[in-house]
Amino acid sequence: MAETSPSYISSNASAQRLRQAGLRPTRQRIAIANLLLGGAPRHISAEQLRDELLSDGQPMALATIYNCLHQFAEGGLLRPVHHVGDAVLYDTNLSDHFHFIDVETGELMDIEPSNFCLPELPEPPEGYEAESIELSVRLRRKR
Amino acid sequence: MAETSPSYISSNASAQRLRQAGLRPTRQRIAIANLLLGGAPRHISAEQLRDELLSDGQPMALATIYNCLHQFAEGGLLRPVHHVGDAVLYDTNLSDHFHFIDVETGELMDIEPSNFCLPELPEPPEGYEAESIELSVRLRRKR
DNA sequence: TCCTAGTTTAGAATCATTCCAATTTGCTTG
DNA sequence: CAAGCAAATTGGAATGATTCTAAACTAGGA
Repeated sequence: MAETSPSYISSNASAQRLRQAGLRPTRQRIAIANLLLGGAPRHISAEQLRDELLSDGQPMALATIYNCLHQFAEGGLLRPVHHVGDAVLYDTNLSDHFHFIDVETGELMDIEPSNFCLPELPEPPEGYEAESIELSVRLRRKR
Repeated sequence: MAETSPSYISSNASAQRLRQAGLRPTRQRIAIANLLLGGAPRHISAEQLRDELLSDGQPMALATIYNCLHQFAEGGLLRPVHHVGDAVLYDTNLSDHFHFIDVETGELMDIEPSNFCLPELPEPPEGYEAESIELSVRLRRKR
């Protein structure tokens, strides 16, 4: 065979995006990229992702999943959302937007950016620079 | 003695505020109220609070501290701040305001409300009501 | 083909928080 | 004032998300 790389490292879109983000396109990272990038916007936790990878025939160590999620976030492929229950969620929607949170279930819902626009924020304190902004409206079911 | 209640349950300010919030003024809750309410605004975690209570000569079970913090928050005496590292912090500043967060240290800094005012938010989804809003600007040290 | 730095892995470890069942206590009533 | 009960407190065990660790693997260049 003239193959010099494993077959799953094709010149496909996922491998490209990984490389652009400065990440070596490994089997695991490609599997995650395929699952999360370019699909419909969603919010996913490490555990959920593990389940999906499993039923996708790509079982993977949780540590790897955490590593990848961090690296994806670092590389701007995903956006971490804190504020929620215990677990951090990762948002595949990279555009500027904020969230409603159901405090009972921890479920996230996007606030449509067309419905809401943040005014200019004050300067960060001396010596700091802003990395990101998180705004969430905590919701409770009416009764 | 004509005392009908333990001496620490005086008609002091802390006991009053607790009662107003619908909380029985127990020794533990009064100790916490004395430490947190009415002083300078601050952000405190359960662990920090335990340490302070300890050096204040009021050692207390961690479970009690968590219970009290929840009840204080429920009663509007403290404001929980999520978004930060792992631990929830409780803010003694009850006025409308938001936070800068040093993502390295988890340290919170108030955004002066005079410097920033939130526009009206969109309606919550059908069947929900807004409970609170949290906005935080995540900061990183410049270099 | 070989080498090496970068990755992945299973499982142990950590840390904040909650749960539990037993004990204690504030308060109301007799 | 004594008794009783619901509400609180307690230490310790349990949970759950996440990180750490040290060993095994692999992508990609020489």
